[in-house]
Amino acid sequence: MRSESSPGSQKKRSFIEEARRAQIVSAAITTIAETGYPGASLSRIAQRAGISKGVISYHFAGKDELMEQVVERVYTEIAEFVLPRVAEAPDERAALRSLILAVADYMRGHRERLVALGGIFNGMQTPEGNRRYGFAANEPIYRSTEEMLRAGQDRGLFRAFDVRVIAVTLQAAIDGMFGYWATYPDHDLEAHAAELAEFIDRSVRADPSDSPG
Amino acid sequence: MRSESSPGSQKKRSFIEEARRAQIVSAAITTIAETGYPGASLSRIAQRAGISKGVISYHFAGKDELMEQVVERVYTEIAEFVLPRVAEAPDERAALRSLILAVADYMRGHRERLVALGGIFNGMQTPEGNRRYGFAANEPIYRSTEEMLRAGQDRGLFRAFDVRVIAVTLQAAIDGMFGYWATYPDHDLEAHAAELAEFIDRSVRADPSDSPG
Amino acid sequence: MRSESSPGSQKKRSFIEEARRAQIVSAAITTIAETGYPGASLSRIAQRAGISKGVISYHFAGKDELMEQVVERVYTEIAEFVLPRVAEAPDERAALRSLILAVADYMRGHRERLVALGGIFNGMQTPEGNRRYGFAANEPIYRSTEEMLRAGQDRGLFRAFDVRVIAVTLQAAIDGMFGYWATYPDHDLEAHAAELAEFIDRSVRADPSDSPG
Amino acid sequence: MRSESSPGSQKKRSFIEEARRAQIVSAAITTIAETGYPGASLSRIAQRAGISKGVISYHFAGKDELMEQVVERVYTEIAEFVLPRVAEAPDERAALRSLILAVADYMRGHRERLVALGGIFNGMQTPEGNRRYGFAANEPIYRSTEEMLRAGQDRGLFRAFDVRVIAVTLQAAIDGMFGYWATYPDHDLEAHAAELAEFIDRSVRADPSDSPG
DNA sequence: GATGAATGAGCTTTCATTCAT
DNA sequence: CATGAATGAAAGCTCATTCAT
Repeated sequence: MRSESSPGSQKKRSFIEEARRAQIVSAAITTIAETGYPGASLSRIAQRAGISKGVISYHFAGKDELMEQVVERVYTEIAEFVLPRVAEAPDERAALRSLILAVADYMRGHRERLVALGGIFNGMQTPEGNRRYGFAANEPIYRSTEEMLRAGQDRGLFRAFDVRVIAVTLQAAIDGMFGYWATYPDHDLEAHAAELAEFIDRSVRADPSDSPG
Repeated sequence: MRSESSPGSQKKRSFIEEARRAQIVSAAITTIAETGYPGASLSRIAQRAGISKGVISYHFAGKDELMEQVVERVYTEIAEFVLPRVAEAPDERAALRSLILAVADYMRGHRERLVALGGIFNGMQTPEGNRRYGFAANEPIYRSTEEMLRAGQDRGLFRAFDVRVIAVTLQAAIDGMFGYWATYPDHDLEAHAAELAEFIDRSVRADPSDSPG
Repeated sequence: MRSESSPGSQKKRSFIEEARRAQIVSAAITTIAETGYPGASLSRIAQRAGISKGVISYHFAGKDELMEQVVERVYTEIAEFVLPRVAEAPDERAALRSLILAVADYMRGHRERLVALGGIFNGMQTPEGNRRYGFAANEPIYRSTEEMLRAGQDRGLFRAFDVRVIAVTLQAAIDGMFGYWATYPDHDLEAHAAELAEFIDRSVRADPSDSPG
Repeated sequence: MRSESSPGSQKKRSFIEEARRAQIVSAAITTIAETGYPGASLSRIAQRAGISKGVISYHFAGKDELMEQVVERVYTEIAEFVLPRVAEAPDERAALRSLILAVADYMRGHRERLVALGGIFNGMQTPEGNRRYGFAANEPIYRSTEEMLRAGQDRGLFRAFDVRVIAVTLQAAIDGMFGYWATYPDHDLEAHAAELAEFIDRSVRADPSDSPG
């Protein structure tokens, strides 16, 4: 009924309705983090939220829309956390470092919702069986990283390389860092991030001889 | 009846049985690659194999054993393809390059089964809701990579770094390369691999000034 | 969702829910009585109740809980029918007679549910293959019978004997009476009960010479 | 193929075939005793016998015929054990005692096959859902008991009573004795039998005043 | 005679969704 | 707005039976 969502034109929602949606999204995050995506039935999510199953169906067009809201919420949060820190960096090399460290910083404080995000990415499927969020969903991130990389290249800070390949690699390395830490909570995430930042810096920076001059 | 098999002591199987098992494993791979892990029900796998559902239950203890067989088969294949090439390399730097290029090479010829492998890794769960194959399952790979990295460090080819972090990063980068290519089949996998190899080499090699002497 | 119910703390159920549960329990009784326990699949029970299979799963945690509810309901009913009559008896000898006659009386009016009860007792198994309701389930009945027997012995109405053996025998004789009548509905249950009462009385009563005095 | 058994006219079987049948019947007994009738699938029976499932189908028309063979074998055995002892008794009162004691004696040495017998009686169903072996299957036993009881009445040893009721009760009491002991193996079966014999004797014997004379 | 392989029906259970109240 | 109730499809698995070898 609700949320047939001609995209973009989201009918304005009452305050109370937004609150309910937020509550349900939170419950979904916790549930997915605990039981995995396949285990996160509407039943269990409703149970955790302390509401009835029907409420979810009332506020969301279906399970899929709920999951999309989870993704949107977490993505927005990450961006709000990370982007300002990156923006403060004096140049692209520093920005790259900041990006990695900031993301790791975010991870430490929000493990649960990132676990949930990963669960959705891995588990959610289109009716035809393809992943709903696959690598294609990273496109905006790739684009934004590429922009930064190209800017660094233009300023002579980075060597020549295929920006898409590096963007993909960077994102994979960050995801890997998170996944490893999520599996081994005692792993030193901060040290990992520092090591990774150094690793990335070395791999993209311009050769000394290339120094502008 | 079948497969109560105290692990390790797998009763020798007749030729015809092995053939059936192989056929079913193949059908499972195709089905998972096409419909994703959650969509790969025994029904659909049997349908693709042109047999009845019961046959699978007859030859495998359950869905889980079937999936484990898929994993084992693909892993074995990868190892048989990649390891010899790596072994030929004259030193660790070359070995690292070879590893990346060989894996990419394997990917090109076996996309489907790698997609299936990824599907199982992401989708398969333990009864408690944890991933059956999570990052922990990469441990043997990490170990083997670390060994190579340490050897290179000892010989002065690589700089000092945390071998575990780099092993995790390398594996993530390779997985990312595959995932991206699996999503965009027209992506130039060979070029990607070459770029990645250069990327990795730069990030781990010893600084020129560190040269032994 | 339903019935995770820490036992004893059964969340109060709405009137409508209790009605449904009762309806399903009734359908289960009829189905078991007709087709036997093994034949009483959820499918058939649902069909008889005129509802869908899922409804049963919705209202009961599983087939086992449903069966346990059937047992509980019939047991309660029997107790409510029989105990008051026994309580009216002037002494233990009379009580023993009353017990037998009252049970037979109950049987005549509730053959179906007793057949169902028997079906569950015989057919229901624990996961390990033991009977869910075996002779051990008769323990409360044995206890209560023993109490009566001992009281009669203390008052000199009954001779000396092993109360447990007689309790077991009495219960078996009653079950046998029911089973025979269930098989041959034209069998004169009332006469059988009278005969059995006489039989039991003779076997337990004190010898004339033992008479107190 | 085999055993379409125009009843009575059992085609003569080779020695080797009889041996196989006996072996399978034994395996069936053990399996039923261990796992209960519902758990005794042909698969498990074959496994215990160390043969393939097909063998059973080859030698028996189906699961039902196998079970019938089990029943027949055990019944025959019991009769061969009990009847001679009863025949030795000087009169009907003694015979009744002997019957109970002899049966208990048999039980002690053959618990497993009696458990299996009970499992079949309880679990086996006709296609329509009725018990294959119900109380009706006791008919020959009832008849034979009645005969003895009537003879005793004629000779003035027993009082007047409905012989069918007593026969049913006696059989039920014996079955109950077995069932209780099967559940509680430490129960003193011999004492139980003695107590039961006394119990029965008291309930059927003629009153002292009725003594012939 | 005996076997392993295969079948297909049936089982219980889970789940996203719909709907009357 | 919210709920509990109900649905029906699909899942994994077990089993008695059949059949070619």
